[in-house]
Amino acid sequence: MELSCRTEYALLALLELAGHYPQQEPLQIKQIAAQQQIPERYLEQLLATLRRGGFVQSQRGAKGGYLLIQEPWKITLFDVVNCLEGTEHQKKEPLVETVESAVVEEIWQDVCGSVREVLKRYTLQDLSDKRDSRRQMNIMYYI
Amino acid sequence: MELSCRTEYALLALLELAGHYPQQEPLQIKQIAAQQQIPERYLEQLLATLRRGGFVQSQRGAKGGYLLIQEPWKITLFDVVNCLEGTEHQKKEPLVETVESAVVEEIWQDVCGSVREVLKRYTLQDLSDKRDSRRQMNIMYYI
DNA sequence: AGTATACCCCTATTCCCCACTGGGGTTTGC
DNA sequence: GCAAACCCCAGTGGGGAATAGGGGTATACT
Repeated sequence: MELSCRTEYALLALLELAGHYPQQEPLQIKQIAAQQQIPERYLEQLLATLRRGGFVQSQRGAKGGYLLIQEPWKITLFDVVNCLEGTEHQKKEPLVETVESAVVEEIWQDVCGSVREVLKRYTLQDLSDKRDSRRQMNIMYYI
Repeated sequence: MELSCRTEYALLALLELAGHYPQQEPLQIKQIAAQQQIPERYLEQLLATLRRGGFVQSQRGAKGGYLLIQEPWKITLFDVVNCLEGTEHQKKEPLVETVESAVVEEIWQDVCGSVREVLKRYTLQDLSDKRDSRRQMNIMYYI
């Protein structure tokens, strides 16, 4: 498990979509990328992953784009991380396989469980709220 | 923060040393490496890090080797991880620096704090005990 | 004193994965 | 029909982790 750049990007994209929820018109990759400053072609792949994960729906062709199809307050951070960091492109066999390492493995599970707990506590909605308040704070700084 | 191969190796080496605690004679890299199946030259570097971290003491020259200089029940997993994954060879600036990403940053701190909590709960002694009981279980399986 | 042993330090080399790019296809609205 | 926009798959490159190597230094033992 890791919180890498892909997850960061995906969260930003989801936040952008959540800002328009519920949507009538789909949002395009190009717009999301520009708004959140994410490389376009890279974001394309991440959105494909999010689509397969059931978070967004795509609409092809002209005037197409992406729609958020889950309620922002029901999407936890854990869901997103799990979708992006799990399977599909993950081949790394992290640790050596010895009898002794099984001990560390057990504790590693404990750690992972704890992380999952924390991540499950935050929803996309929470993030969206925090972003807004943070922005106000930034404005206050500048005044 | 990550639990990578270096940490795994270091923990195995410390466990090996803890198995002989308190030591009269130092343990040599070659022996630890053979016992725990760790590349010798790599382990050498990790032990140097552990030495600088104050976990072990080295004795140079013939009949030299390493001595554990902290009590196994006082060394927490957090201490070890912190020693190996922190500073000294860590240049990665993980995430992009935008206003929005600060939000994720905050939650990331929350996650890290939680992980630290868990890691602080385990000492080298705990690991050593677990390993022993695990071995007994393995024997039971084979009978 | 000399020699073998074993740590010490610094520097390649190898390998792999993440972040990112590119090309060519297919679907859809106008 | 044509342009907009998603889709899929295959590549590139930069960096870091794991590892190997060379040459140095300290120490025990004879």
